[in-house]
Amino acid sequence: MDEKDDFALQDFLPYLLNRAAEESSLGFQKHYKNRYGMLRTEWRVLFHLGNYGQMTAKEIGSRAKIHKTKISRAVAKLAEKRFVTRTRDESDRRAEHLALTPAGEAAYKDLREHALEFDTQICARFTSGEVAILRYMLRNLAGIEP
Amino acid sequence: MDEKDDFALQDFLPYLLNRAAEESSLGFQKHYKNRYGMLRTEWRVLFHLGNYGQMTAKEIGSRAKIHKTKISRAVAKLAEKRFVTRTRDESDRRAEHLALTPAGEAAYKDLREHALEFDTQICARFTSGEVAILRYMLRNLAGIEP
DNA sequence: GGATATTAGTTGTTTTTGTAACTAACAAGG
DNA sequence: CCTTGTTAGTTACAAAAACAACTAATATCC
Repeated sequence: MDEKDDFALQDFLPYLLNRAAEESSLGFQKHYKNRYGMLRTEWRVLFHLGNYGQMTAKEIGSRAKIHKTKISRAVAKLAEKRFVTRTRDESDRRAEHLALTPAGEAAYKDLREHALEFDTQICARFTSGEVAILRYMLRNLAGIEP
Repeated sequence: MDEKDDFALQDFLPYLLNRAAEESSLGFQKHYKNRYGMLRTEWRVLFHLGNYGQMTAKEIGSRAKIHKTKISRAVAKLAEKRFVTRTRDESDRRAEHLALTPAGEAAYKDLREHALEFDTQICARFTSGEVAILRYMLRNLAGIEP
């Protein structure tokens, strides 16, 4: 329709990244959505607590770059589901330490299993060298240290 | 906190992909948002029309994997801004062919320029071989043919 | 040709997100 | 102490997305 320049939409990285992210999310979503009625932010919070152990909402936010209002709501839902407990920090009574309950731990482990399987399935399409490069590049793009 | 298995959240591909996608989107967003008051779906539609030429809403939807209601609303906004025209297909009066107006074309070219620059900037952090692998893998993950 | 099913696109309603303003606790400086 | 500023987290309201139900045109098949 015009002088095509050297621009091709299907090579534009933000576009490609979003398409790939949406596609892969869709695949994994059904695990936490159907089985536990969770939202994306909820499983992220759950995974952070399961993976790194007890921490505060603020900490999760800065690690995962999620806005505090989203975390607040996710934590409320997870607490409602009895997946996390909140305990006030006695030396700074604004903060509260979040931790998984046994039920939360169980859900985490179950989902982690599926995540691992899902990840393995994705990687199977590529060589291990390619996957290593992909992870390295995505971490860089996401602003996560090595 | 527990037997860590061999699972690391920060290596989980759907997570990494989403973080990277969000980060890169944020960077490009300001161009179409601040300068043209567009939403993500709007620039995607604009880009499709600019890049591939006239087509129907249905076609954009299947190419970009965007739901028809999102497209419908994006097209309405773009038409409001006088960036696209809609012309009924005479042989199938349900469908309409969307095309850029000169103003739409101008906006597209302007944004394409910024997109290209933004993309180049991202790629500069990596070797060209790495970038080629990344694009290839993302296309695959996004379900876009080679 | 006429009932039935499909398809292109729109509209309405409910969820989810984004943004801003808020409360409560702490921190500093005077 | 007691103003002023900052921080952790929540709440309220506006914008956007998801999902379902709709209209109108066309296809199908008896």
